[in-house]
Order: sequence, then structure tokens, then C-alpha cells
Amino acid sequence: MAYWLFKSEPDVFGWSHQTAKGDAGEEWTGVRNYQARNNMRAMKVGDLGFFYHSNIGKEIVGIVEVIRESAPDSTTDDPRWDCVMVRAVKALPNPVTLEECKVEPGLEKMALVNNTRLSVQPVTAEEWAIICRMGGLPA
DNA sequence: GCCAACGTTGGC
DNA sequence: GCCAACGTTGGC
Repeated sequence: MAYWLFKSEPDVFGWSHQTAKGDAGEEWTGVRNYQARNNMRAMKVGDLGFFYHSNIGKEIVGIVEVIRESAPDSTTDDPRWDCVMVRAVKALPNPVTLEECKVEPGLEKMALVNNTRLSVQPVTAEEWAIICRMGGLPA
């Protein structure tokens, strides 16, 4: 099982939108970047991901679960792009900010910190554990 | 609102 | 296949 991180602008589609979809989940549409798409194609049902708010908040606010593997993105006719479906699992009791990630030992290699433009990115098990702890979730 | 970083496009 | 121009993302 793998770990990921999804970025979204909260005023377009934020954590509250995701939780409103409940267990039915929602397609993670709109990715138009090969690296991000390739990451989605590597996802399996049951993989977990962090939900990050870019621009506003700049913090990891919750955890989502992949509930459908990559399939064509219904928001475009361009066959190059597809997307997974995710559902909200739980919110972080204490959202973890970008600022905290930047200074936390063990997180300096995260794409979140040094490749700010990648909107869907892999997270290592070590990074996952560190952020869960910072976010107030039991390990 | 600005700008740096980066990805993509298209001319050659 | 190279590279300049352009567009977009996202932190500040």
C-alpha cells in the first residue's frame, strides 16, 4: 500500500467539499500534468493520501482513500488525462502547515517542500508517519 | 498582485 | 531535437 498527497485550492474544491461527498467520494479531476497523472495511474484502491489546501491555508487538512483506480477524466475530451476517485477518511485534528513541514526533520525531501508545483505526489511511509504524528493522529 | 519555477508548445 | 516563448501554479 502506498501513500500520496493531493493538492487542491480550497475555494475551488476544498476539504469541506470532499467530506460532503461522503463515502461515495469524488473524481479527482482537472490534473493536466504528466507527472501528476502518472502518480494517479500508480495508485491502487485502498491507498491513502493527504488532502492539502494550496494558496489558502497551505496546510494538510485531512486523509483520503483511493476508491477507484485511474479512469478517463470526464472533464475533458483529451484522452491523455485520467483520474482516480477518492473519499474522505478523516480530518487531521491539527492541520499541518507547509511552514511546519519545511522545518520538520525528515520532511525536507517531500515534493510539497521542494517541488511546489506538483499537484499529486508520492509520500513515503516515513513522511506519512511524521505528518500523522504532527497532525495529532495516533501512529 | 507579483514573480519565480517549471511544464508545454511550436517554430526552425 | 533544440530552444525560445508562453502559460500556469502556487508561495509570498
